[in-house]
Amino acid sequence: MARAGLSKDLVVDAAIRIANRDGTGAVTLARVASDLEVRTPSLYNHIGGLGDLRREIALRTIHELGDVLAHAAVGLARDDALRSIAGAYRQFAFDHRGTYGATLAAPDPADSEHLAAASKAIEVIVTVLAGYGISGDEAIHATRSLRSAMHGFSSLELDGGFGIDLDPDQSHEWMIELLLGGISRLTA
Amino acid sequence: MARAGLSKDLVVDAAIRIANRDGTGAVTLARVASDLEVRTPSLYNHIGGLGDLRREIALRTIHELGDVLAHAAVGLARDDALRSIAGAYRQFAFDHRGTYGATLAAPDPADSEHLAAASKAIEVIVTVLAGYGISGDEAIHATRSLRSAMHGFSSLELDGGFGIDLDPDQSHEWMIELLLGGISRLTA
DNA sequence: TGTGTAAACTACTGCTATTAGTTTTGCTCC
DNA sequence: GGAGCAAAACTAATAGCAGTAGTTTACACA
Repeated sequence: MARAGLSKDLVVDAAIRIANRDGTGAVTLARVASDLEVRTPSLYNHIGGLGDLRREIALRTIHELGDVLAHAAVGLARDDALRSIAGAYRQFAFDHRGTYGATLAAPDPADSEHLAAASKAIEVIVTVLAGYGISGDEAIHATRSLRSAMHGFSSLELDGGFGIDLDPDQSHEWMIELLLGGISRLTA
Repeated sequence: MARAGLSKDLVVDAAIRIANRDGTGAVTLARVASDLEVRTPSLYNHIGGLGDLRREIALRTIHELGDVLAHAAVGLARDDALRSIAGAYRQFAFDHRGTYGATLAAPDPADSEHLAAASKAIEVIVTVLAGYGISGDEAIHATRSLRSAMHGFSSLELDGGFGIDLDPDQSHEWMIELLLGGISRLTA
């Protein structure tokens, strides 16, 4: 039997590796177990099941996203900060195509850890908006708007939704400038 | 045996009904067959399998979305047209929560029917942008931007991604005005 | 009325997650 | 160093899924 020396972290590691290499759909307990050279039921010693594994993937990915966005905004303000954040967001989605989607699923309202990680990632944008003098409900509207655009772009890009062969980098820049223009107009 | 009188259309109808009532994940051949009071293998007389059924759902939904968007823009131009289109898009996603996601999956490049339906829906936005004097590559960038924002908003909203309890209607309006402000600035 | 086709069926395979119960491993404590 | 114990692996099984092969039946049409 030669104990495999698994742990929750190692199981989640394997799942994330599979997701980013072969796509979200490839993440099955059978596949994870096979990659770890273990029988499927053995995974249950470390995770609560497929649902639990997915939550764990989401949690890790959201944490990482929050860190990446915070990092991107360091030392920058207003338009520069938002450009950097948007670029980092898109890059993150690209680099984590298999797990990025997990950051979107609504957290269980009772799952405070999940909720906290999610709102920490959002907080970065809210903070930058404060630099424009945008706060309160307006900050929430603006954050939702920016997040929608950033997520929508990455989602469509990763799904191959931009049919025509025109450089998506340029389109992304265009979109960001469009949003920045809108912000500067609304705060004028 | 009492022939059930199925057809491809009836099978797809049932699948769409299930998707919009119980969610995309509830669409299994077993469930569709059960709803139609038939054994699962009988479905193969009318569809090529689960993949084919999904493609068929996507095709129907994209067609419908194209019609809805075109309808929304009738008799309107520029900002008014875009406001109406955005509202219609969001409403469509809301009303078709189970099948909306099917409109996003990249069509098989060899599937000309699918490609045609997708580009017809996009065309509506391109046409409105022409009213601003936006054309060529710029029109593509702008269309991608608007589509990203619209899709992103609906996607996050349907997934319950907007945690805080602040009226999403207002946020949506805010986002649209932000985009319109950006357009007016870029075309000034 | 007879015949052929299309549409239903049964029976089966192989995949998935999950549970129950069993064996083995390796650490801890005497 | 050996005894005991908990954790971690296992085997065996169930139930639900998609899909295939081969069979039967219903129905339209000659």
